[in-house]
Amino acid sequence: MPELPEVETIARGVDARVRGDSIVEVWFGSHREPFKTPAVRQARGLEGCSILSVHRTGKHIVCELGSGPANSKATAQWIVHLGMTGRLLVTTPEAELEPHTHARLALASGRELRFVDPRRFGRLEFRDLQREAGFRGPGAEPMTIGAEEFAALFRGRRLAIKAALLNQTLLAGVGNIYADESLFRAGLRPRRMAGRLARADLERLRKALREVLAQAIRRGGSSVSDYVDANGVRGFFQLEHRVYQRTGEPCRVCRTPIRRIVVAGRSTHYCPHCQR
DNA sequence: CATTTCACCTGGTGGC
DNA sequence: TGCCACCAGGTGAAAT
Repeated sequence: MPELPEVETIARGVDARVRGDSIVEVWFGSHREPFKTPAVRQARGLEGCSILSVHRTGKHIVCELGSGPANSKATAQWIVHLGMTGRLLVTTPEAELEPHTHARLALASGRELRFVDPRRFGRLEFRDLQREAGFRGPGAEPMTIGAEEFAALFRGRRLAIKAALLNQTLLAGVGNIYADESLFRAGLRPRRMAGRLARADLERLRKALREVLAQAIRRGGSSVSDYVDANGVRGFFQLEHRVYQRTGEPCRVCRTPIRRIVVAGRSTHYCPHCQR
């Protein structure tokens, strides 16, 4: 479900509610997926930690953890990737357990942090910062990348610009919705070869991405089916989608019917008149 | 190495 | 109502 704006919204919500709290007890529902770090080692590492802050990097949520009492230096990290259907929820211990709840972190305040993920594409990872490096996103941050660095990402590449936008090792955080929406706003066809785009095209794309992501964050993300933030609240940006999942509907600019094709194995939506 | 395709999962929807 | 095909916000391994 979640791309950069949804993950950002969730991270902010979780941060607001668990910052300064500490992890008293950890329960994992299953020892198979979604554990990038084995469940037992993860639970042992998490228990007793205080939560210093929660933030987003690309599509990952990073919880900075301290081992002592409310000190300020992070000694470990808990890294959550939500996959397609993952949710991170702050609840009370009494709140009804949803199906596919894979993790429950009991907090000293009496709250509970839960990870729920029906399709199990999500991943949970624990890093001990005494022994390993802190988490870095796989690619550049699309909200802050500069013109020069952005252009360099695509130079010489022979794949479709849509496929390049989805590649997390280039830009971290862009998924199917915001790839389509930014290409529409930049007036670019999704199948245009990335390495053949003019500098002006790339600059329009960089700004379109930055603006569409910022606007989506202001709206609390896009709720296409069941996405909710840490408080269970839906986002509203889906009301402002111009092409995504609007196949056959009139373009909001020129009334031409929106077309659906498949690029990089993903549904791709564009306006044949506005995008060249 | 760069690029493309497919498997991994569950659940919802729409056609017959 | 039941059954089935198809679709879904992601990603990494395997194939090309």
